[in-house]
Amino acid sequence: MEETTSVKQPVTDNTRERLLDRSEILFAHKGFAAVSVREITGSANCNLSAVNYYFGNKMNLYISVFKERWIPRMKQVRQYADDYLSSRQTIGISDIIRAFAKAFLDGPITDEERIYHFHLMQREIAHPTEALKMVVDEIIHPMHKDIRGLIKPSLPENLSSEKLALSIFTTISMILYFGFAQPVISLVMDQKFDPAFKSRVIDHIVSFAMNGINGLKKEETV
Amino acid sequence: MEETTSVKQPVTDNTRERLLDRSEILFAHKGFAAVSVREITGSANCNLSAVNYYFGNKMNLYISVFKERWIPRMKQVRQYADDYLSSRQTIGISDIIRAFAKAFLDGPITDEERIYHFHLMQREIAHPTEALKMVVDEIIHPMHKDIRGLIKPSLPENLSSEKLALSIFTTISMILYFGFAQPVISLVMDQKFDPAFKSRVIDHIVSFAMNGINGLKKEETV
DNA sequence: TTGACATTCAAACGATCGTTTAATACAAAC
DNA sequence: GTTTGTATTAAACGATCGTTTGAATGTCAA
Repeated sequence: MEETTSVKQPVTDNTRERLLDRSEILFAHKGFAAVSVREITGSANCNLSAVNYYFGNKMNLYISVFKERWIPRMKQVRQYADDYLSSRQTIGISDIIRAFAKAFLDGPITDEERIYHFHLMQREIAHPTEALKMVVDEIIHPMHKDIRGLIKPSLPENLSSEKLALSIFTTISMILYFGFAQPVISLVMDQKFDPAFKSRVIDHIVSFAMNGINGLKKEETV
Repeated sequence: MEETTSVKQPVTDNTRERLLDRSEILFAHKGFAAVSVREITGSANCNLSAVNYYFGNKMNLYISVFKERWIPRMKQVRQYADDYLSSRQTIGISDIIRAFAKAFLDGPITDEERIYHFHLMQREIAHPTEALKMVVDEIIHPMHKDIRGLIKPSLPENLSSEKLALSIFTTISMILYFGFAQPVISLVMDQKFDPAFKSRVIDHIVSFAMNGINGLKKEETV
């Protein structure tokens, strides 16, 4: 049987992919410096030299994790929110909030993924590398602007852009907090993050933020 | 002149205090593993062996930072909120929210302190050591219970305790977010965190959370 | 079979890590 | 002055770090 070029195995950079997968988890969990190249390559079941062979050095692997894992995942999450919204006939503010809350907390990524995804970002905020600016420019800033564009039509025209921006940040803050502070929440509330609880959390966020934004509307129009 | 024992210099563990001060900042900024003992002792202007002399080892210095810096600072913040509230004749929900928002964001600690204080906590959440449980048991859990006790009288009796707990967490999440995500917020809003802006942020948090909790009240009593 | 290329591997490099040691400096007590 | 105990210092320890090297292995085209 003649093999076709199309069926041919992707010459697979399989080791490269495994390195990205495993190192993302380790970097998120322990931080860049706390993870050794030996730990990464051990976890990825490959030779010590593989990091330098595929990525040049450890730092470039770290940057590549953001380029090839973190950013694509955010685009996936974002796509989920967009799909949710475009499936609706009318789009109110609560739909927008729910779209993003669901996308982040109950969307296309697993619970485990979400947690280390957030942890990576927090570590960048505490100790920025070139990854932070890349991520803010490519993902966070555009997303923020898009949300602003979505919400604005539902709000009074004279609402100051600062109040709108602050409202978006506070809403996002609630979503993010439940995404990363689960250990603390579980300890204090004595409550596991099972699907039922997560669903109640999303409902809570939506109604809480809705009331916040609607209140804003009233204040302004008075 | 005879020296009195009471005037006698505190035999000052000055080096010990400097080690705590400097290492807290470094640990918060870079993480435990990313900071070397040499960097700490260099920053504290003392000999390399001082860490082991005063704290036994590096990890115990880290734990001591939480015991002797982080937890006392939280008690200081908490005291600020309590003082604010006890200076009022009547205490409404908005007073409670403002008390804690001010205590955290505009209270007795400096902006720099607040940032590394939060970063230390985030690192603990991402990669818990024995410090996390200590901090949750001694500070966070009690504070949460106290806030609950303060707010409860102003809410309908039939409000589920879960909804109350979630409301507290969401309110806290807003406060914390503005405490640690300043780099991102500044980048996106193109706005420095000067005192005027901080004051508007606090007002925003108070009204946003107030509307959220009041909405909760209405939902429940229907 | 041969040659070219991509990948994996074991071994070693110098640098830096946390920690230990033993000597020294210094002040107060006797 | 001597003793005592605390604090600081320089030097060294073995372990581990990121990275480099050069050989071994596998793959496919010629």
